[in-house]
Amino acid sequence: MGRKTTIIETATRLFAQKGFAEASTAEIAETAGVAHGTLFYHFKNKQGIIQEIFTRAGSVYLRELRKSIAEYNTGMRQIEAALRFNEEYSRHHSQEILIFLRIFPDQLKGDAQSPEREFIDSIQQQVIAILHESLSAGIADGTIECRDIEETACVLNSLIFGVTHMSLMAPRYTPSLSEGAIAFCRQALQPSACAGKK
Amino acid sequence: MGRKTTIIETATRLFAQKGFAEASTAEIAETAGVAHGTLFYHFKNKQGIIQEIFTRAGSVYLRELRKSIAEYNTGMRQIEAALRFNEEYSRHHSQEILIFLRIFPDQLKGDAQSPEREFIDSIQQQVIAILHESLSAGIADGTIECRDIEETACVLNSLIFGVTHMSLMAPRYTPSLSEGAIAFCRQALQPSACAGKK
Amino acid sequence: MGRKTTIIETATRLFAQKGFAEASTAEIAETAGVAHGTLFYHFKNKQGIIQEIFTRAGSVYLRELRKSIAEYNTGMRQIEAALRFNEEYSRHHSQEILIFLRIFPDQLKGDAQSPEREFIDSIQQQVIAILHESLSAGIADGTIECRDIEETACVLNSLIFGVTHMSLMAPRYTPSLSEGAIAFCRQALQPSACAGKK
Amino acid sequence: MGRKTTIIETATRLFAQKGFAEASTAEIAETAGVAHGTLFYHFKNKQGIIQEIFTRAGSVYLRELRKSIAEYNTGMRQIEAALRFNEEYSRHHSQEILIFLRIFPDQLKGDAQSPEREFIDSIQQQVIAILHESLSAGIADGTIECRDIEETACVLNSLIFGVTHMSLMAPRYTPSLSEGAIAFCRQALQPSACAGKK
DNA sequence: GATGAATGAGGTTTCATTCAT
DNA sequence: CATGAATGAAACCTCATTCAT
Repeated sequence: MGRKTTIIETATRLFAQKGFAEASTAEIAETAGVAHGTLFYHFKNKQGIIQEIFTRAGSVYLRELRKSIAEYNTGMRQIEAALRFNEEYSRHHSQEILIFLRIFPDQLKGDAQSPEREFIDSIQQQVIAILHESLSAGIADGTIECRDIEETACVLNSLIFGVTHMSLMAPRYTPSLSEGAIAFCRQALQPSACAGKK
Repeated sequence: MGRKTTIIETATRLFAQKGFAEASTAEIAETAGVAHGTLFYHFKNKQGIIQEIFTRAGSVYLRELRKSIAEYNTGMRQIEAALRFNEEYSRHHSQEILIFLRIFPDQLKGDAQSPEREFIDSIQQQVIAILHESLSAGIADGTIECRDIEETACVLNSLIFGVTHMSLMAPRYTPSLSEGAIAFCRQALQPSACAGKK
Repeated sequence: MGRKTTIIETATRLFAQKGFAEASTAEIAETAGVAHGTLFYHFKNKQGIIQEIFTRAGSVYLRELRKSIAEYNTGMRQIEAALRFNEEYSRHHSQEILIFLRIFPDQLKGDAQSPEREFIDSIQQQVIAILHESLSAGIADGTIECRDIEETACVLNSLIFGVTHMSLMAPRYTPSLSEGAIAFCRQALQPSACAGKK
Repeated sequence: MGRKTTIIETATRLFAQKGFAEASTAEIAETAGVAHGTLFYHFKNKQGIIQEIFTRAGSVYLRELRKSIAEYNTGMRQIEAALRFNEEYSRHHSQEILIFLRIFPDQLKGDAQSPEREFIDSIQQQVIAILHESLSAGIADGTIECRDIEETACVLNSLIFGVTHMSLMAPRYTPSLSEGAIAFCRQALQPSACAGKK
């Protein structure tokens, strides 16, 4: 495994544990077992490390989310899959997710139109788009009913974000939310029962 | 207005805008119009400032949330009120909320049992307890139906957190979620329509 | 007891425990139970406190040393008394002595002709003078024999200083030295045994 | 000569002149001709500098003391050599000795079992052990007579400390004590004259 | 490709001292 | 007499970054 990859993995771990400002480049280098200067040979600066982590993690997440949803063929099942995938993913890739949850906010300084911000926004947009698609599919195949697709996609996205945040940041009092959240969403999205019974 | 209050207000603004690590004590002092040393006369250290902000903001938020809910008499309306209150509150107290969203994560270093962590956890617990109460009331008065009250309260708490986060941190592409979220929850919580129709 | 005395006693204790630079005026005030500003009402500045401690302690020490020696009527017994007094005194007034041992050195910045330095030197001179007097008396009364009175007085003074320092600063491995030192000195000072026997 | 050595030498000079607290890291760096930050690259912190000075100076002192004593073959001459060595050494290495005399006390905060304290104690112990050995040798070869070897070694150690302190800290009124101290000790330690004469 | 010594700007904090009350 | 809020200079230390090797 190349030095660059080692650095990225070490940095991911440290950033997730301690936060961006609190993990110094010297510590990253030492933990990764490379010289301090080596960091700056492979990356322009400290920002560059986190940017690469963001970029890699973001694209992996999106790819796997899409793959995971693609296995199901009704809209409702896809939405459920998205929620389940998210719990699974945040369990197995907790460090990448923690980085998003922890460092994310600090990257969004003021309202500046930074490239980081655009990248992050773009990921959110894609997640919302994926949910939108599944909702549309669900409406088409009769497994879902909802007022406004776009709005519902945003709400779902927020719910996913909130649930992930809670289970990673405050797991002590917050038991696994996934099944609860899935039940909640199924209830909210399923077509009116009476209509179906008639 | 005392110097201490001035410092707290200035620090709140700066922390919300730039984050904890990025707002220097020198800048806070200068912006507040006091000498640098004055900060450390009134607060033990930089942490002490954010702690006081947390404590004050947390208790105000909880008090107003309770008051806002108390105006309604069915469980469902209370839940709706909680969601609406949250949107309203995060619009008018965006700085305090931003501090919670931004600095929060960085306060939770590792799994250490820090007083900050306990304070933050305690707020979450109280919010969940409030929601729990309204859900119980709703089940009693027939306006709500749900699988597991505790679980649902946690899901609702996560949803509130997610929606608030999205609307403050990424407002550009995320239109006001409140009404969408309310509709979503109402759908998820309302008693099965058929039963009612029969 | 007046506030000024309280301050002096508290400062003595703290300076002895922690050193001059390490005991802050704020801590002295708090421990003494007075307001921070009160210190600077009674003393010109921090230096002023230690100066007053020095002055008081120095004159008390000299007075008691003289009194203690005066009880004996041969030179040798006076020297022994001086050594015994010193051990006794450093046990009962360890804080004042510690201040001399600890803060002393730091007061003697470079070779500047500071008033502190002159005061300290003057105490040393007086101790040496007292020893000188006893040695002379001892030679006159035949209990002491020595090469050079002035020189011997200086050696004795150094020995007293060294013994006191060791027993206060490194008591762990240095058992009570007084009796050993007295025997040592008696041996060094007593007239040649043969001469006496003849 | 490496930068680290330069820093140590500069710091030794400044600490000896002004004391530990009074010599600022900025001043040390400037005087040494290196950047302020360089200090903290080579040493953990300010304490770290003085610790290294202590360690180096302590081991040099002990080595040379041993070498200096080894040249003589009777116990009495070894003791004399120790006293002479000390005067010589404190004249040529006055800065290191001044550091011990000045900073020493401040390192011994309270009764804490700090590593500095242990190091300092260990040096004292070794000096006492060396004196002990010479006293034993002297008793064996008939050049020395004394009540209690251990006790006498401690007294001698205290005397050496006191004499060194006086001649370095208050040289103005205290002429070279070495010969006086040697005569004093010879007198105290030599075997009873009569026994010899008989 | 990789290193690590060196940097210096900037951060937090301490603290003796002042002064209006 | 006494206070304590306020000060600001100066301290120690951190750390991202550079650069000669």
